Amino acid sequence: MRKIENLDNILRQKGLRATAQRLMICDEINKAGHIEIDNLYENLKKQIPSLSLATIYKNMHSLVKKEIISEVNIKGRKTIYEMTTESHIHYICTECGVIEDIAFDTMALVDKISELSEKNITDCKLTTFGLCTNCAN
Amino acid sequence: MRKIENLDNILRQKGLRATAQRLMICDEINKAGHIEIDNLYENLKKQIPSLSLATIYKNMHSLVKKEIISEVNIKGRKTIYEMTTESHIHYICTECGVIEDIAFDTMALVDKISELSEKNITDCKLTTFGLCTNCAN
DNA sequence: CTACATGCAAATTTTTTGCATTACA
DNA sequence: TGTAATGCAAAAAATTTGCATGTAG
Repeated sequence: MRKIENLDNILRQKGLRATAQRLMICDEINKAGHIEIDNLYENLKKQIPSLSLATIYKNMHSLVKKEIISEVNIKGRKTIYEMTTESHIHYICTECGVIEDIAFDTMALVDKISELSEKNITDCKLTTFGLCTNCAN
Repeated sequence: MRKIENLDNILRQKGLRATAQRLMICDEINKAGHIEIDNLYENLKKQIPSLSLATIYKNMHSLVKKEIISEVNIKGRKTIYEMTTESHIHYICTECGVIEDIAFDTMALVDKISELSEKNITDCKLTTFGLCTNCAN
């Protein structure tokens, strides 16, 4: 939820134009933390009534390709988007479905599994599941 | 790719009927290791020309619910299905996209992350990425 | 027999595409 | 001004649903 510093410049440096729609999309993803396409569209439509769903889809592609945002895929759920940030893993509540980030450097894990499996492993995605504090009550 | 022992019985024990279609679907997923809906349909259509895509979808739901098969979700790819087996993680080649299993017990990892994050974590999904042996050449 | 499963067709939902128009750089 | 981005509408993909018929148990 923190402010995105110089998003205009980041976009331009990566070769994308800083359009109002694109800025708002990034801002909304940043505010939401984790969001799916239809919620994103719904939320932004209020602020930019002319906004097209096609524009959102096109932006998701370009922003993912430039690694400004990232896709999160969870079993049985629609694709979720988040701002690309430093190494973290996801925590999903098995009851309410809320998604939280856990700061975790996966590189040691990558090395360990690379060694024991004798495969070339350079990256990994880790998603954890459990009952969140709210739902535990 | 190993033979499924007593699939008929397993299905019935879980309250599903052992129809020809359902048995073939399981057999095909088992043979393939990892497969997506449309390949599954294509392959089985040769053997059961009357087979309907709707039947596949309906079976995927019932078989997943009974935990006989599992969904695998990978960024930017269609949902993949596999037989439910003991703890393992996935390895995806970043070049050719092939999916391999790595035997790995995630429970120690679950405990470790649960402790350091102070969250209740009971399960996790781990997917690893790298350049497979074939593509490295 | 009877409840569950299948197959078909139609309906939804999700995502992509082409093209004219707009607007950033 | 040139090129990328937007918005719209239409198309394509992916998934779900209702219902008549078939079949496992």
